[in-house]
Amino acid sequence: MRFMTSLRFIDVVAREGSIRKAADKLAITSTALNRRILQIEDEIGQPLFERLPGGVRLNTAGEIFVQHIRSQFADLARVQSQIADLSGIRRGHVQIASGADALRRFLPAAIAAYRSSHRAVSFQLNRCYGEDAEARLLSLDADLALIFNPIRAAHVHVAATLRQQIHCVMPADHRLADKCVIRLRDLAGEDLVLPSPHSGVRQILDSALLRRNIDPQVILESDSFEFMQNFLHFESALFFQIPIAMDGGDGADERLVSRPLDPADVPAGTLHICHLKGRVLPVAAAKFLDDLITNLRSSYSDLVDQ
Amino acid sequence: MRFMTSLRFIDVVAREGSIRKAADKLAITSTALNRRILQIEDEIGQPLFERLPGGVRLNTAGEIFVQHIRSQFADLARVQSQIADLSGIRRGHVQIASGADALRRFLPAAIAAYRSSHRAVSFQLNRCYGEDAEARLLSLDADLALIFNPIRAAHVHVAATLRQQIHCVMPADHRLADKCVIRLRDLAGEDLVLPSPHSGVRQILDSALLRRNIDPQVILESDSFEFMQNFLHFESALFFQIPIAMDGGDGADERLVSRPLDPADVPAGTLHICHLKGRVLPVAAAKFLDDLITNLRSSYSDLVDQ
DNA sequence: GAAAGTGATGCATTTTTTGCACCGCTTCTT
DNA sequence: AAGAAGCGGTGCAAAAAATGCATCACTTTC
Repeated sequence: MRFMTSLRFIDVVAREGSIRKAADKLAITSTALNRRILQIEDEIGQPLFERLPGGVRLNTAGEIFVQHIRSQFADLARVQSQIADLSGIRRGHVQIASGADALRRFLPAAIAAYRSSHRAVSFQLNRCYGEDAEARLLSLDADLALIFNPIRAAHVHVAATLRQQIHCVMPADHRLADKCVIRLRDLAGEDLVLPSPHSGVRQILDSALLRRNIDPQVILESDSFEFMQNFLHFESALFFQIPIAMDGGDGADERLVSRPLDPADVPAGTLHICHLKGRVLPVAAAKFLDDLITNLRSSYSDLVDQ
Repeated sequence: MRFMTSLRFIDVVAREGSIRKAADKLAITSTALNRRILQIEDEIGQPLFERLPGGVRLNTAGEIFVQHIRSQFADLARVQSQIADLSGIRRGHVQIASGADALRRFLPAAIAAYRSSHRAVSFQLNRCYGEDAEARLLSLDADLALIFNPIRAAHVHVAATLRQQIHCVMPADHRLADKCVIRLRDLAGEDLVLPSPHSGVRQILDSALLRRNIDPQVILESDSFEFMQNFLHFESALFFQIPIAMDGGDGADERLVSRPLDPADVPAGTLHICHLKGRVLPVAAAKFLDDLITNLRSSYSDLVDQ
């Protein structure tokens, strides 16, 4: 899209924080890029960047303008997919920002299912925590976000929510494996493997442990489910995850078992499926979201649309 | 805005229906314009125009794309006014589509009042009927629309409504001038001057007359209040208008008097103040709308926000 | 105080855009 | 039926714009 080049350039400069670095990335000279920016600033009538000794930074006007640019790009993508849709090809690209939970089992299956009937739709998945997800939605680097628990954002529209009780995963021969429900006091003295402090699961656990005044023996902290799961093959410990992250299928790890924490001790958290408020999603993303919600509603009765 | 030229060109071609005519209007050669269009169609990957023997016409893809272009332009204008706003200058441009009613007294006063504190804001007023107003909002040629009664549009958001009883205007020496309220049957036998069939006032009157089976003696039909008012200086007759169109000030025409129609005979209509649904209005337009509603609320208790 | 980084600028070069002349086509007029 | 007038599309040379190189002025870092 030639008519978007100048705008794209500005976006890159804003992201890189330096004209020269952006020029490298765009494979042009810094002078050419510099002049394009000066020209646009001239047309706008006001500078968009502050010139700092170490590079450039958006000023307030620039912030507004770059946000406009990004929304234009996203809208153009939507228009293109809509136009492509006319010619019968269900083409498109869906960008998803998700926590590690949903990224593990749920999204691979959901995306594969969707792609089975929409072969020309491609996906991009970025794993991130709540704050990043919101930023990605806002900068239009993501169409959809799936985030467990922490959701506080004026700019985000929650399309659906799914209540999820935190489960405790342990080796099948663990002394707690006999219990159907794990009480919080059972965890006292146990070796715990906790997820990253940014994660929703961790935040819920922390506040519950604090409230009950239980001092956990945290032997490990990780943001990788795969690591935690494999670690338990070597050392007996407990880690935590929500149902959506669990493997219910054939290849399930039979050496590990999963038991829910008692809801009386630890409240259920909520998985939020959301997108940027007020944004018209590209057809592919809108359709995928639609399918996602439909499937979830048939699988989980406690799914809440919003 | 150099980076918008190609898009602006496409918009003009779409409006003109001919590349050559558009080229004339844009003061460039038809060949240059033609090639720009071919280039964009190439980048989109699909033609946007049908080539007809007498010119060009948007195809479906083109319709989608042009709508995108227009929303980009409107959004750019909003961004610009927002940026200008940062530097303290309350600058901007507000485009209003209005029926003749509100255009007569109400809007001139409202706009003058607004401009007294915002000198750098300019206005554009286009008089039109309900259908056109909606089209103007949709094509982003208007930010706001003030329309009496007929409002049926999925794409329109109604920001405020104002109930208005239709009044009957007549020479001060007319035989009906003594009555405080005019009944519909009083109109039988009278010479009536009616507004254009497109207008809301006319539609309400027509259905009321039809219901009561009164056959009006329509001696004149006009879409100009000024004409109708002046006509009454020469020939005794009746015409109709709503309060918002009336002159309550100093220069009021004392040779004419205005009496409400009985609400039992003719229901009150509604003036709708609206804008395109889902659109972020430019600051100037948003502020003006805000002031408008605030002022109306203090003047009319029966104003209904929505 | 030298070195390495930044954005800005003058000038020659390359790329893109434009205008002219013209083609093939359809419609309307004579 | 023949010609005129309108339309969009194309080859080619001229004009205009964008680019790259060398360089400046400046700040931070070592």
